Amino acid sequence: MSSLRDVAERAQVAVSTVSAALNGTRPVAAATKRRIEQAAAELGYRPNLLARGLQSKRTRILALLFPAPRSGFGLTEMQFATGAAEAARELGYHLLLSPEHADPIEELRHLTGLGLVDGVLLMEVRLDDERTDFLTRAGVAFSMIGRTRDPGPIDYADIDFAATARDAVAHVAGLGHRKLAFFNHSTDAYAAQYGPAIRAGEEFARAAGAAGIGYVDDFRPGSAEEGGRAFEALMAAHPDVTALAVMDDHAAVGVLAAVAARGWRVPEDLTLMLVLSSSRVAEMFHPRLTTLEPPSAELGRLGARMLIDRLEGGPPGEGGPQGEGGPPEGGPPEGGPQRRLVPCRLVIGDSSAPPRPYHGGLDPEQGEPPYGRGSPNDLQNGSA
Amino acid sequence: MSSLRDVAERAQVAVSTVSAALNGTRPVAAATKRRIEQAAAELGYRPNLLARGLQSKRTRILALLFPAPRSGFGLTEMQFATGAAEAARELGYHLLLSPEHADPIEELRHLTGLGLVDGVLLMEVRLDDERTDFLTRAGVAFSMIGRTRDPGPIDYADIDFAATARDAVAHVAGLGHRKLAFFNHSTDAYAAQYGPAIRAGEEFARAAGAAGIGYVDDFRPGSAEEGGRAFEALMAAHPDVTALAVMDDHAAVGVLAAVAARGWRVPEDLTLMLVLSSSRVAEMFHPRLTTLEPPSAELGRLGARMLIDRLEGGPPGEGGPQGEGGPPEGGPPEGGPQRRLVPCRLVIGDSSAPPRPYHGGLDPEQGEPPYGRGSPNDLQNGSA
DNA sequence: CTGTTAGCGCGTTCAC
DNA sequence: GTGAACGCGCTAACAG
Repeated sequence: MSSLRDVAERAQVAVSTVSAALNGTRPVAAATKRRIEQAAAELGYRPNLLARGLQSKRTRILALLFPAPRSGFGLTEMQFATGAAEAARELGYHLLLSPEHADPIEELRHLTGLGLVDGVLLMEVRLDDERTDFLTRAGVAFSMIGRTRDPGPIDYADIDFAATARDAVAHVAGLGHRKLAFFNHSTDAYAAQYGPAIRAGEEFARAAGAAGIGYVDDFRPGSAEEGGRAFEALMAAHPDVTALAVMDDHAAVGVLAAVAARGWRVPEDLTLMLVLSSSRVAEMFHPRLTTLEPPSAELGRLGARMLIDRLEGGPPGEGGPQGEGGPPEGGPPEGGPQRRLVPCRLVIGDSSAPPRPYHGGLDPEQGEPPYGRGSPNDLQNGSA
Repeated sequence: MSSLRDVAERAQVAVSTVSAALNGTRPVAAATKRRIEQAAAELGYRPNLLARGLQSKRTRILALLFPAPRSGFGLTEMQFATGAAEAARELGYHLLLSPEHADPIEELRHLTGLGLVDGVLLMEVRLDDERTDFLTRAGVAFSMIGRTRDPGPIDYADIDFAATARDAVAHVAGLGHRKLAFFNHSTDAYAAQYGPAIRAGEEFARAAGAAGIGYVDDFRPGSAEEGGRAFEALMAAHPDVTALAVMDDHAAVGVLAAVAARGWRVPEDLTLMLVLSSSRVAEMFHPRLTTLEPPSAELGRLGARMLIDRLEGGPPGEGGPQGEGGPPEGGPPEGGPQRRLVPCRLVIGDSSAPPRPYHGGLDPEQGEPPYGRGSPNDLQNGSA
């Protein structure tokens, strides 16, 4: 690879002049500049990022901390990565994919100590996330995809759960449903700290309340089997529920099976929708399920962009508070943290329809329930 | 961040001694070494990767070229990335996620010119892939996940399609099926050059022939609708087919619907299996589909490992043949390219069963076909 | 406007 | 065994 010096020799100037000409660091005579640019082009010169980074203390490399794929891991997580990588590239940065495993903190200490990355992008952020403490303490720039319970001054991009829940409720209410059930993720060790599960649960309840429709969220099936059982239990306890929103893909499989088992059909007897599942997943179902598709790639892009903004905005203090332990005082540079909330996209499938007219004492074995009267008129799409 | 010099001062030695002690480059007195190590630990010293890279010409950073998510993109591709990243980490390397977009070659030229990466990992390799030419010509070390038509001296890790097809055929033949159909990916611009589609197609035909069972592969549905139509066409032309292997997830959805539409059931009336789909996807179906799950993470790991092996093996000639155009003469360092083929894992779901005893003139509307006689005896698992 | 010099943090010659 | 000096490729300070 040709270096700056090669270009300098070829253009008959000093190295520093080449550097200046190429970076616009200081004025260079037009003629000289032209010669330099031509020489650089002829040699196919590319600045060496390492040398530049060593000097400038800025590598233009970001690290995305990538958790070990747990169950329920899918397209969404991948799209964080691709979105972030693309945004980074567009802004002249690179994205390092750093797998997390046993000890995230040790991992982080190692990674940030290498001087290789300018900032870190966190995903799968838990409500209480030790990684954020470490990073702020270490004075490392970072942003989050998702957010902790109290993000404080940290930049983040997350799903707008309130808007998402409103859209979902508006959708089913617009179809005429009067009572909605919500199956959240299973309450295992992880989900207990998993932001989306918590926030979606809260916001669905709130949205249903605001819309004045009935609401049930007593079930948390984490598998197909549990999904089926939960649906049966739901019908037993709340036979007037006609619409169901499900967080867990596999649970939805069980629901569909249970619906079929009692001779019912979707959407005639039940409006079923996925929450936070990509439309690619929703299409795997039969019928194609309505879903609230998370804006994963967009969140990845935003996360990267926010981080870069911060990096460019003001070089973070060298080192930052080490072990002092005090919470960072005085807001972040240039007017407060960036907080971006983006709603899911409602993708209407073939599993949404008006509720059947009557349900009360109908014998399930009677088979074919009557078709709804109203034609499935234009479906409302909330705050898109 | 503390540097080598800080450690040197603290340990009362020269920088070069510290370097030597930490890297084992040359003998250092035990006592001195101990002092140095302690000083380093106390300061939390981490070698600066950029400085080291600048000096040693080796960054220990690999780039994974990540194609723009096309349709049909999923878990598999993500697992290449996570697998590669993990393997890299274990071996002391880092993985850069480099999104590809319009002009892959220009992208590559840029990336490799920066001096940031030691080698490149290619995925989604096409039968004729211009990227390989560029890389060999540019003298950049690389390996492939997947492979070109003629890989030549290039290291690669790919699916063992022959073994995979044998396993699939053995599975259905073991159940008693006598005629198998295979639905390949749709023949669009991409798939036409898409290795897995081609190779799977070839090997299934070969395996069926070797096993002496009937075989049909005239259909290439790329969507649910096409899948349904293809299934109907298949049944019309080959009513004696009792087992079906499908490459495209969405097509399988259509098949399932078509099966249900004619009052048939899986697996009683049709054994259905997915080919090259993760079990997570197979579980989304009802019934849970049997699948040949691609060893994606493993391929990612292997790809990274091979690349690193090559990097460590022998430092590639500086620059390599530039524009000379001649094919590289004399095999690669240390005995031939590495070629790793790993078979898919057969994950048996609820869609596999013996064929129904008779099929010929049976009226589909007759409903419930008789159950197969033989119990689904132990399923064969070919060359696992 | 341009050239010279210094130094980023490290590994690697060399003398000692 | 150890230390001092040089250079990787680049940017930044100063001189001219």
